[in-house]
Amino acid sequence: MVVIKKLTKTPKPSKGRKKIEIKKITNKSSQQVTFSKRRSGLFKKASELCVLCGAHIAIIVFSPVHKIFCFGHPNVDFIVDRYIRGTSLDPDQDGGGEEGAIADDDIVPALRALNEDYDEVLQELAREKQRGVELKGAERDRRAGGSGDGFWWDKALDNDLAVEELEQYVIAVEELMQKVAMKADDMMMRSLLQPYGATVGAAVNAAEVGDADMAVNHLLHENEGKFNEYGLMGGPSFY
Amino acid sequence: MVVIKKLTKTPKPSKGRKKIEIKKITNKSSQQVTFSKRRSGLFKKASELCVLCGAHIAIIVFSPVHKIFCFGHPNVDFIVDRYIRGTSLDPDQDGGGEEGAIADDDIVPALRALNEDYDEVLQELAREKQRGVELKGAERDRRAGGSGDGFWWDKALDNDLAVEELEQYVIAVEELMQKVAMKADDMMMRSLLQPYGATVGAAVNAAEVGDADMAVNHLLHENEGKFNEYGLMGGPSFY
DNA sequence: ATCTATGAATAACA
DNA sequence: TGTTATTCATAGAT
Repeated sequence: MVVIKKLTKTPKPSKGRKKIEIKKITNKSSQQVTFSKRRSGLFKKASELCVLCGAHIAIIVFSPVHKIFCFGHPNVDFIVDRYIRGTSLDPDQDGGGEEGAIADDDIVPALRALNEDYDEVLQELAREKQRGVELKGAERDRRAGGSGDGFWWDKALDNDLAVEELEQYVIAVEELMQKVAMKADDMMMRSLLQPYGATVGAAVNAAEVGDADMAVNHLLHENEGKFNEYGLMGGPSFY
Repeated sequence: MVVIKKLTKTPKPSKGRKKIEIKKITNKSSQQVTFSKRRSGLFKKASELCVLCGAHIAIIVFSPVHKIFCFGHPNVDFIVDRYIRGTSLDPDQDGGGEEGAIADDDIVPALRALNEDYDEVLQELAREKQRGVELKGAERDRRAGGSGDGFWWDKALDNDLAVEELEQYVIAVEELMQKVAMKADDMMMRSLLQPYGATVGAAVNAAEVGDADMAVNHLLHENEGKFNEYGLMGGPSFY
């Protein structure tokens, strides 16, 4: 008995990927799909680059419908500020001392330390998670307590911290970063504007305050799986 | 005759890629290599996302040794400015009219038109190039000429423009964008700073002027092959 | 920098 | 969204 099967229709050209030309996708809906997938891919790649090489990256994406998506490690705004400062012509930044030195000028090295620390914790955490340790929904009892000698976030991390502790640590650090960023930002803005005439008296550090809820996304979303364990990203927000 | 070959050494485990763990690479030199390769990959992905979906993307990367690398379509600074404006709390941007309206306020829609036009030309050009048309080193005779009625960059492109013409068109558009950006930037900065107190009198648009040479990279480098046909990117510059 | 085998990302379907 | 067949990116070696 000879059975002829599937004479009808396509012989089975296959499912699976096909090569596509890199040109604007006209079909709106498939464009949307592609955008989502590729944006995810892009952010994941960025995240990996951050972890592997200790790079600092900010990505700002405006979707075809003008929604904004961001990725940043350690934080979009730091990178952007650095970019802006770097972009300025002035070669000696931070070089020339200002007369009326701002009191808490030592916040900068502190920030640097924090950032490096933060990096390590995040990596540690990612590794732990990957090792299959299951984390239940983290209820945040944050703010363990500030001990007396030395900043608590400066102490070396015990290698065998429980993952839950790590997670809380990260949350705490994030909060701290928020606060520090708020302060640091004023200084950054100040230094950005300084070389070019008008020295604005006060209240210039506005752009930062608004994205508090964007910042919270960091490492907290349980959906989206893959790469939210690293980098700071926000979904569509304004516009 | 039985020939036994390659009993020695590894049976040949292979060349080719191996799975790696996503953790900080300690070996500095291989970290550098990985950084280069992956940064390229990242920018290429971004570029494709721009073309496929008409997205606007800015990427700022600080290498482990603090060199800066940028990608931007249509231009890092536009995206960053938009991000900063969007990040601000103020929901109605551009909504409330300012009293002393700046004279050339219509530069904004013009800019938008330019951008869209620019997008298309770039895509067209990329497509042409991919089709195997060889372009010799472009000597730029730029500045074809400004005709009388309607802006020249507003006219629809003839479908059969020669590739060389396209290339020149792109160069011209880039120059124009530079100029327009210079003007627009002042306004952007102004609107950025406006809602938060001190209205700086003048000379605030500094950060932009400096990266003129970074902007020139766009589509002009013949080396680097892949993706410099799209997006605005610069190598390490300052720091 | 160049070359491959392999690991990953993803276009087309469901 | 989730699945699968493919193309694409890239780790390791040259």
